[in-house]
Amino acid sequence: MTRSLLAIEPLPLLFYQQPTLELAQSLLGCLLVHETAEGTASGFIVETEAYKGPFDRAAHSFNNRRTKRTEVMFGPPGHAYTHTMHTHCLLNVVSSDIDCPEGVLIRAIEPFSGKNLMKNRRRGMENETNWTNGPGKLTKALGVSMDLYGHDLTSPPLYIARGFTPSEISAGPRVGIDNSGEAKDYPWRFWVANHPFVSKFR
DNA sequence: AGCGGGATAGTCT
DNA sequence: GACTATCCCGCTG
Repeated sequence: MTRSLLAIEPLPLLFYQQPTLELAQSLLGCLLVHETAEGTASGFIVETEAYKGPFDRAAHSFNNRRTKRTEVMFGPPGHAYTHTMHTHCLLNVVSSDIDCPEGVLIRAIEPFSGKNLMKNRRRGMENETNWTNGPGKLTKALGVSMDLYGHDLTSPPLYIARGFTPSEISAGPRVGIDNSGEAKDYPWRFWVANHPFVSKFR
């Protein structure tokens, strides 16, 4: 059985042990899976943003600011950094080494399995692209919340598996970080070129 | 295009 | 304990 593409299983720690900007691109096309009592829902990652804490004014961990919230980013890579933004929960993947607080924000996914569940969680919204084309939307659709803070992404119930290989990757400035000095112009947002589920510019 | 929701963490006094 | 900023969304006009 060599058709590993068909096996949905967590990527190993090794996958997360690459520089943050490379990981942000490697994550594109991967399958994000969340298993809950209600059922399993998953989707392909199509948009990410890199946050390089020590040098990145836009990051919560800028200048190595270490608090209860940012603590998980100082640990090993491959863990979930969840935080709340107004009414929404946002999901980041911790990257880089221990004591190097960097991460990748998952900004959009393309629904793959458990679509009925996602639709219900999104209040029955009809337009499928509106279920997951934004960082706060996809966490709602997958049922991801703050209780997954610090979860190890190489194991259920929340994990990332191999998906498809994007034919082309686009890069550009990040979203929603206007007050971040020169950091707002860094092209650290990555997405699958011409993909309909990429989030909208605001 | 604007604005208000309603949740948390961080920073003050 | 209060005030304020935040890696946002959906509704109104």
